[in-house]
Amino acid sequence: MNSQFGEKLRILREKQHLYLRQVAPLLEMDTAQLSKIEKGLRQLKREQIPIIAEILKASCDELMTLWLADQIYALVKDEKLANEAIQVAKKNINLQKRMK
Amino acid sequence: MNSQFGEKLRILREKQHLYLRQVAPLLEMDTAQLSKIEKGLRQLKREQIPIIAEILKASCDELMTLWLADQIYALVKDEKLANEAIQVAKKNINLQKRMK
DNA sequence: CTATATTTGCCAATACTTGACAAGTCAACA
DNA sequence: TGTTGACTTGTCAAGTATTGGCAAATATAG
Repeated sequence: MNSQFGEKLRILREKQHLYLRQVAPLLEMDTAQLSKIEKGLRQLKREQIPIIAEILKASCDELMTLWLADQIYALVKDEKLANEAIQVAKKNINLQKRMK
Repeated sequence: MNSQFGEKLRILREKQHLYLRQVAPLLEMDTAQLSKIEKGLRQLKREQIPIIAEILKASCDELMTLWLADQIYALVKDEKLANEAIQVAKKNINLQKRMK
C-alpha cells in the first residue's frame, strides 16, 4: 500500500514481458532508478507519465490518477485529520471548477 | 481561494487585535514572513501550527485541517483528474486505518 | 559457478524552499 | 505635505530536499 503507482507500473511491465533494462532507457534513466520508482522510493516525474503509459500500453489517465493519489497519500497518511483535510480540499476543487 | 489557512490566520489575528509585529516574534520570524504566510506565499511549518493556534486562541485541529487542505489543493488544483485522485487517496487512507 | 535481473547504498549535483534584510506601498493625520 | 506605523514585495544567500548515476550487493535460474 506504499505506492499504488509503482505497483501498477511493475504489474504492467511484467504483463508486457519487459525488463527494467529495456524500459529504463526509454525514460532516460538507469534501472536502479526505475526499480526505486516501482517500489515507491522515488517519484516519476509528472511529465514522464504519458511516456511510460505509452511504453506499457496503459491508460495515461489511470496512471496519472494513481500518481496523484500517491502524492496526496504521502502528504496525509500519518495525519489524524487526513479525512477532514481531504473533504475541505475536495470542496475547494469543486468550487474552483465552478469558477472557470 | 488561494490559501484558506492563511486567510484564517489573518481573520483570527485581526479578531484578537494583534499586529504582525506582535505575532511574528512569537513564531521566531519577521513580519515579512508572516505576511507572506497569511497571503499563502509561504508555508507555516507544520510544527508551528499548535503554537499559532494558542496565540490566536483558535482550534489547533481546525487550523491543521486547513493547513493540510491547502497542501492537497496545491498539489492537484490544476489537474483534471483531481477528483479521481482524491477518491483513490481517500480509499487508501481508510484502508490504512482499518489496518491499525 | 555464471549470467542476468533487480535492489541497495552512497554521495555529488540539482532543484526547491526559507530566512533575513531592505526598500516599497498605503492610510491616517498633524 | 511630511511623518509614522502597518504591511507588502523583491532579492538572494543559506538551508533542505530530491534526484541522477555509479558501484556493489542480492536474487534467481541454469
